[in-house]
Amino acid sequence: MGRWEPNTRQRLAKAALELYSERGYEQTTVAEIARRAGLTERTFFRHYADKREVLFDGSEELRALFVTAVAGAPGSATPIDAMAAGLEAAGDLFHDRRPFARQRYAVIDANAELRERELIKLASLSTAIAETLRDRGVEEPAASLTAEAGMAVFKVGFERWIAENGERTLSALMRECLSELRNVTGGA
Amino acid sequence: MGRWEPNTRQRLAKAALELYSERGYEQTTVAEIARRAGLTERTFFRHYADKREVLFDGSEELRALFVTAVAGAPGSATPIDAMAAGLEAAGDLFHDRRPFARQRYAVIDANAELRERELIKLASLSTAIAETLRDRGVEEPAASLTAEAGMAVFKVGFERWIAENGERTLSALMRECLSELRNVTGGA
DNA sequence: ACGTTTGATGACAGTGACTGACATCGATCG
DNA sequence: CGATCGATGTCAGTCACTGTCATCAAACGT
Repeated sequence: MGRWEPNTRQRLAKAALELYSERGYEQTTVAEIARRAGLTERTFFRHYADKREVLFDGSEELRALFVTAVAGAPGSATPIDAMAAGLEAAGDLFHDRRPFARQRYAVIDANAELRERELIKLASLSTAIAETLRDRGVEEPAASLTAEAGMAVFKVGFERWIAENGERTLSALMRECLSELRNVTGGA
Repeated sequence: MGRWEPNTRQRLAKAALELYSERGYEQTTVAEIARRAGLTERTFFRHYADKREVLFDGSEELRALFVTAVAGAPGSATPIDAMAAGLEAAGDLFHDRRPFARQRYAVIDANAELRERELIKLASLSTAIAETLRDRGVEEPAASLTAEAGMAVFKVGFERWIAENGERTLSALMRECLSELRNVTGGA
């Protein structure tokens, strides 16, 4: 046994999500989060750069998964097919985390600062994917455009997945969105 | 003549852009911006909600222009063609503001908080355009996907316009990006 | 076994963004 | 000419976030 309770980060993240859900993001102070986790405010900031970041612990995992899937697509796959492989992987990741995803989405959706943070995480993901596509030989601006278009599919698909009641899987919804994107762009 | 110097907002915006350029966003305090504009910190916050917002005075103008162009596209235009009309209008808006756009972009690009704010402004623009497309009879998720894809074209085109040395117009670059997007999505 | 080092945490003071409440005062209205 | 208004100033206060030093259990080395 250590001198302190283990899983400090998770305890902070759990306390934060609870408090943000119960009383709202703005009405929660970092000191309260720390106190619920049995820690001090200073320790919170040793684990998370700021009050928003505590909701985005999974970003790195998602990025790694996405990038691996895109990089691992067959060499013969088109850019958009590689992107689709990434979307499938992301869909699988969230498959059994829907309740958590919904609660987290509700908190983020209710606050502009948190939406900003969410957007920059997706933009960072897009940048990483564009780089991976370039590694696959895709030229600019095709790489960035493919990544950004894929993020659009992810965003719209994710919101629909959260909004409905489990009728369709996230992967299925993203496939539909990708198909619809092909329709509206009415490509080559 | 009023009791105070006129154009308070513009003076604050000018002072802020100057100081953010000279010393960086983080190294500038709101009190310094206010002082350079001949005002107090409290007055700054009466005109701008926060330290970031002072760089985004033009967002509303861009949104109005964009939405008007999309709404005004011929009824026979496809969603993506209506979107293209909005991109053209935006391209025209920036045409004679390139030096200002570059300076502002450099400031925003150098700071994560400012990039976050930029992203939420573009997301808000996307939402407004999606609504306009729905008013034109476009169903979901096609409306949101078209708007998001259009934003991707705007983003990538804009960055290239800032990066190069005036060889091509913003409108021309966005047309190229839109064409490239059609290629990569390899649509219907 | 025992002194040393390490690493996570606590304690505390400080900065700066942002807010609420109240005072000021030239311009405008009746 | 007095009442009102609107933009600003003044000031106190909260809270996010940071730097610095103290603490102390555990792991390590001898």
